[in-house]
Amino acid sequence: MSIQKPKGTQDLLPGEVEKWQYLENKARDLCQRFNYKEIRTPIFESTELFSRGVGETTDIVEKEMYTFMDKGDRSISLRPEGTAGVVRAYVENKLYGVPDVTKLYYVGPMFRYEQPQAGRYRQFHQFGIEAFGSVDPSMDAEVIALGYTFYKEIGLKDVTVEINSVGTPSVRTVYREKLQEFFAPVKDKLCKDCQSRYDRNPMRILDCKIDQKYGEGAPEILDYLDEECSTHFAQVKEHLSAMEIPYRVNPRLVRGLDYYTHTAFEYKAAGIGAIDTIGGGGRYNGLVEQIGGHGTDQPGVGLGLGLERILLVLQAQGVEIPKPEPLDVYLIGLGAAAEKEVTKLLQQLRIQGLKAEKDYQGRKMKAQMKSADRLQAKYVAILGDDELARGEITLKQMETGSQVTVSLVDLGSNAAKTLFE
RNA sequence: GCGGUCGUGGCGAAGUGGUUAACGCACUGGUCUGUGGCUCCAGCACUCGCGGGUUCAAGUCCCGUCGAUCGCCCCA
Repeated sequence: MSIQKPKGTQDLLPGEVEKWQYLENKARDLCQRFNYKEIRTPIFESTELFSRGVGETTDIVEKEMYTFMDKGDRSISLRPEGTAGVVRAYVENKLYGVPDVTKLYYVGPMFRYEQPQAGRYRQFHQFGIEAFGSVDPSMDAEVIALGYTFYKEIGLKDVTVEINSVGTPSVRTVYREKLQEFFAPVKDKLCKDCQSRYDRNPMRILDCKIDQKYGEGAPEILDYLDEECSTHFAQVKEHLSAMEIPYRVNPRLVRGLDYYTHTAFEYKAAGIGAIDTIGGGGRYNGLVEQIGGHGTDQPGVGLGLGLERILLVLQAQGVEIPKPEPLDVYLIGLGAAAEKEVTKLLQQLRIQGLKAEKDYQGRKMKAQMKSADRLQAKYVAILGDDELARGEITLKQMETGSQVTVSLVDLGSNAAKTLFE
């Protein structure tokens, strides 16, 4: 084996890539209906964007980024998630100056240096949206609804939506102390990961699989929300209900990125081994100002969905993805003169919008027929010297096996009519 | 970063230290001198991820390494 692809990456070959195109087309169509516009930002950004945006102490920034110095001594990182770059572009292009909300979407690769496993790659792909300029709870609900609708429309079954409110930074400070108080007596009994979480992020102890028993009866953040937070959360839920989006409140839901405020949510589905999260997001009211500085302050809410994970769950659920259209015509030319005529005809058919192919390996007729069969061609058009002399071509309908001869000129000038009538 | 399992032709998959590396699919050709999907026949790996070691002898044992996979952490 000579050179292999880097660990945790994939080659998407024909046969597989059609599934990706299908998902991407669905995403684009959906975004158009929800009035989200596409944005394409760089795959690499200043490292500082992510440390400032995603959060210095998150796992993503601490140990999962692909960071390197470029030739100009700038610290660069491959984007580990989509929001930071979109926020940067929003600020840099002064989109906060427009009167309406700004609704954006993106589809593209993200990079995290992690140990690969089922549904986890070092280069993976996300479809995400971001909505700036609204604190309205209906905005949160719309974002959640868009993700849910996407799953529905591609045929995913049994997707659950979990939501929570993580409040504001000041709410979290208070709650964090309460949690530490609660866990203090059993701190020594917690697993070693949780002992470090105790100081860094005690909320994470709550969803630890090992220490569940110590988490029983722990204070819940929803009980510590202030007036504004709980009102917002209640209204988000009302809007979700109005849209008939089923959801489950999970007061222990915590996300791995520091920028979330108020609403946080995840989509879950079984089928990828140990992993069940197929997408997530939330509101991030302080993030734009944090990245853009004074005068840029705008609220935001967004989501990111993992395409690899969606594909895995689709496969696990046996959901069929529509296959691309088969070949309309396979052209066979026998003899030098006929082959030249076939080249001409092929171009004419393709220009008319038909999906047409021929042999390029000088193979015998039988081999070409097999090839046409493999390509699932609807018709095979056979041109030999005798047909050529008469200005005709033999058309064989592969499914029925029936043949007719038609005029070369007719096929070349109006193929669709000649073939399908 | 840590642990389990695995790594044989384009794909799937036998091979439990010893002669020419099964088999299935796919592919190519013939059976059918201008016609596919069926049948039958023939062909198709100086070589078993890579490197080193043990042995008279290794795809088979040992070590290392790379990768895949599953899991821990965390997440998409």
